[in-house]
Amino acid sequence: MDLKNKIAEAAEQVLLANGLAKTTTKEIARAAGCSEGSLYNHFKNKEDIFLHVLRGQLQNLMRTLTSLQSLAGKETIRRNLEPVTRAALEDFSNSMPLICSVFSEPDMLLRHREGFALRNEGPHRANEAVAAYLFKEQQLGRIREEMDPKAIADLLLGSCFQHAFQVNFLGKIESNDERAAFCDRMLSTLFP
Amino acid sequence: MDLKNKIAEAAEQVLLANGLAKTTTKEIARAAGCSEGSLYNHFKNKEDIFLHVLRGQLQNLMRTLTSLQSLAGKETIRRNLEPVTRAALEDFSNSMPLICSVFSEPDMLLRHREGFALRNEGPHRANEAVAAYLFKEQQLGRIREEMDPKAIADLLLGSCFQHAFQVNFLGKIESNDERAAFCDRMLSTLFP
Amino acid sequence: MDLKNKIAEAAEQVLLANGLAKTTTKEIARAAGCSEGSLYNHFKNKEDIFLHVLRGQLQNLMRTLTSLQSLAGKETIRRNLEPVTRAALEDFSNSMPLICSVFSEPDMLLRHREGFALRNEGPHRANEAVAAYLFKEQQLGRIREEMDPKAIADLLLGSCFQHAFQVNFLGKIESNDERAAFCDRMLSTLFP
Amino acid sequence: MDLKNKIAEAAEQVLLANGLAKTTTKEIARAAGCSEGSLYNHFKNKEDIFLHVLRGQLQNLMRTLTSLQSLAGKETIRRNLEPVTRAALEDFSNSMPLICSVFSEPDMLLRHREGFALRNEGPHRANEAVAAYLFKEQQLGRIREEMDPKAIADLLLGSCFQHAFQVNFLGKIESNDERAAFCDRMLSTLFP
DNA sequence: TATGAATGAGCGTTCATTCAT
DNA sequence: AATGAATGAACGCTCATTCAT
Repeated sequence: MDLKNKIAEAAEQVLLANGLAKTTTKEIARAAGCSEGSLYNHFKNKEDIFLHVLRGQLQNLMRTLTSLQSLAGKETIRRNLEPVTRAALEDFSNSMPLICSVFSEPDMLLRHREGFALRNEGPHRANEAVAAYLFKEQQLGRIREEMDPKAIADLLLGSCFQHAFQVNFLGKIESNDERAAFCDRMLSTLFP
Repeated sequence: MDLKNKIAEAAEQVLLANGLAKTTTKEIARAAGCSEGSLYNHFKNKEDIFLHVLRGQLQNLMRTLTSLQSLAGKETIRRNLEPVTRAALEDFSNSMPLICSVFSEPDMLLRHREGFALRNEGPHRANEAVAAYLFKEQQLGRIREEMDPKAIADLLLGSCFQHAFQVNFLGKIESNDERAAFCDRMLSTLFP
Repeated sequence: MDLKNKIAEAAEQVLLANGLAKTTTKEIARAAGCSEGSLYNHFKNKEDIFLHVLRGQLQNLMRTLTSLQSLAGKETIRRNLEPVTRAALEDFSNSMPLICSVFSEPDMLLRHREGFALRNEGPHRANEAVAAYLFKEQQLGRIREEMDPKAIADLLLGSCFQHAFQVNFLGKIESNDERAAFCDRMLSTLFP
Repeated sequence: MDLKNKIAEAAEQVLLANGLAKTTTKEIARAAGCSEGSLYNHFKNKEDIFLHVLRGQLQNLMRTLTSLQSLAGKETIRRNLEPVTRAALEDFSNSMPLICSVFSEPDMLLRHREGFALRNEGPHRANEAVAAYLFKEQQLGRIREEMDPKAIADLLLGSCFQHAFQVNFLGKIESNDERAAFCDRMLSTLFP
């Protein structure tokens, strides 16, 4: 693996453990096994490293969402949404400190909002992907006309997002079974 | 108003605007119209100020939740939940940078988790309050037996929480009407 | 006891425990049971308090030295010097942190040197008093002509002073018996 | 000379001039001709710098004490002790503000006492070295049996130590001749 | 490209002193 | 005389970034 990736992985690990504010370049360099100077041979600055790491988050969820699109009309809706819900809860849980760190420096957020928009990035993309899938199902007649696909998506992913937040806040460590149970309860309530 | 409150209000304003990491004692003092030294006549340190402000968040929501408990059996459930949903979205939207700042310094979170638990504070309290209300309604026969009150609460508040996050992330400024519309869509989906 | 004395005693206790550098006005006030403001009703400033306390040190030794002067010609010289030596060791031991603190702020020392000289204060006074006594004994023929009274005084008190320093440095707590033994050894060596 | 040594020398100079309490990192950096930040590339903190400087004190005396050990049986005892006494007076005089600074922050002293003990450092080492030499002389029959070598060492070095203290306290600047005269008087009294 | 010593602006915090009550 | 909140200068220290090697 080249040094750039080594730095990125080290930075991700440190950022998740310490939060953005307490993540120092010295610590990243130590974790990556290189000098502080080397960081600047591969990234413009610390912010650049953070953004690089941030973009790599939620990949598991994003991959699951891509495959979701082709499942319209197959199996049951609930069964199709299961892996998505699980992936969302998992990725949200793992990335929460990093995702929230975006708000610890609002000027940085401001600086990159436009870029996010241009590249169509951001956490709302997941909700839109689920809504798109549900819309297809609705057109296939598998969801009642009066239901609002986007609303269902917001409820489902929103509950996962907040749950991930709260679990992180309380410092709980959820087992896979506990996570699966939460997802089940959400899905069962939305799709009785 | 005494200086302690003036400092707290100034700190809240600065924290919401700048995030915890970029909130300096110098800036708080400037906003409060006092010297930096005065901060330490009323608070132990910067962290103490932050925690003081943090505890004051979500008050609108909490108040609404208190009145909710006595509404079981009256009006329609959906109508009862409307102000709660609105308050949640509003408070979450206004407090998001501050709430997320908790994750920017994990050791601070660690340091105060026990205290939060002892005082039964934390964002999960809201979900429990809504669930308690729905449970009462269920016992009154106004909600079907097989529904899970906690799950409904998690879906409703979770969607508001994530929506608040996304709106903050994208830098959108939502009008009251837009907020109301979002709440309506969530409630209509959960209570068709 | 009036407040001025209460403050002085509190300051002495705090100064001996914490050293000048770590002695704060807040701590003195707390120990004296009054407000910080009150300190300034009785002393010009913190330095003034320190000097007041400093002047009160070595009182036991000074008293013993006064009585020493009238003992010339009586008993044995060694017996006469015993209480002086003991008092010196004791006072030096108890006051060492305070005495040394004089050097922690050389400009303060500079500022008050002239005053010390005018009032004929300072640690060298003790040596001179012992030398004066020994000179009387010499004139009474109880000490050989070729001996140097001042040198004997310097050896005797110097050894006590350094011993007090070292005991403080090492953090030892000497019993009265240990102190007496040290004094005996010094006197026995000087007056075989 | 590398920067670490430059900082150490600058710190020594500032510490001797100003005392520990009034020695600021800013001042050390200015004297060393580097930035304050650089101090922390070479030392853990200000205390670390102080301890580094402290350990370098009394080197002249220590060197003299080492050569003293091999002089037992040669020349006269008094002649052998002369350079030691001179070195002691000189080093004590030069280092007094620094040595006394140890007492200006008793918690620091507490923190490092164990370390001093482990490394067998401390001002009492000098006395022991002189006593060891005198003991050898005693075994060679050059000192009477009933004399106490440690007592003689304590008298000799103690008088130098206190003299150095008093000279510093009074702000006198002693010439080499004055110092030599003092040493002579002490030695002549102890070894008539 | 890799380094790591040097930087310097900026941080949170302390504390002797003042002064209105 | 007694207070204690307010002060503001000064402190030790951190850390992202630079640059000569």
